[in-house]
Amino acid sequence: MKNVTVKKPPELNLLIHEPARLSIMATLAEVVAADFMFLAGITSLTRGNLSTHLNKLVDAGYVSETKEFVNQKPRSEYRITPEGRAAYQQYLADWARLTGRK
Amino acid sequence: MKNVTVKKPPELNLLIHEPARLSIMATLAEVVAADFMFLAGITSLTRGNLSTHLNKLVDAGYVSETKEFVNQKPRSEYRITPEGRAAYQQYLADWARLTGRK
DNA sequence: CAAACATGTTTGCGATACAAACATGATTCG
DNA sequence: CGAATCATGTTTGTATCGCAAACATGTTTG
Repeated sequence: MKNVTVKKPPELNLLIHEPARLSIMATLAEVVAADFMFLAGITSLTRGNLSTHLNKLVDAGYVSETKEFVNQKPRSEYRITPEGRAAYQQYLADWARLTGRK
Repeated sequence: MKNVTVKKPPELNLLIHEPARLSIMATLAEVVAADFMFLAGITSLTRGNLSTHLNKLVDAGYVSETKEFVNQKPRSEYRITPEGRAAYQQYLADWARLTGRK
């Protein structure tokens, strides 16, 4: 079998490319941690959609989640994982290449 | 009625954000014109999907299309329109802002 | 004239994002 | 005390959309 090198354009990681999640990842890449309501404010997402998008990122291993109670109220905190950061940076590079902004 | 200024994050133009179309727009932004098959090669899209995506961009007024016959064969040529270029540059700016790459 | 080539278009389906409804517990009000 | 409100998320229903595959149309070739 020949090793044919097909020059394919880098595909964008769709999990990150989606605007809502891109916004989340961009935020988490810049802070140590963020809680749910903070992210809701930053991203302008409804709680419902923020919840779903966050869960997808958690499932993918890009974001870690810790739930605790503060003042008897639930509080979820999110952080980007090393894999998440790597995937995010790869995405940035792929996007730049795709748009010619090498 | 009060003029409340809500600081909303810039929404990404989804027509352009979609990877296939982003690839098309990035290409058309750099060349004078491109025909169908050239774009198919550049973007690695199937002809079917390239056709649909191009038509969406044409419908939006971002791309212009001219069809002619060359050597008895159909040949479609595409160019970015001024509105298309403006929308593309706006998209680039919004994306940069969203990802913190101001 | 049948088969293959060239250039696109149309269609059917599976995935997904979003808004709206729901859940749960604490706090406040009448 | 019982009802309403707040705080923090989760679940669901629907409508859209991207993709692969099938189709269309005409040309060249054997």
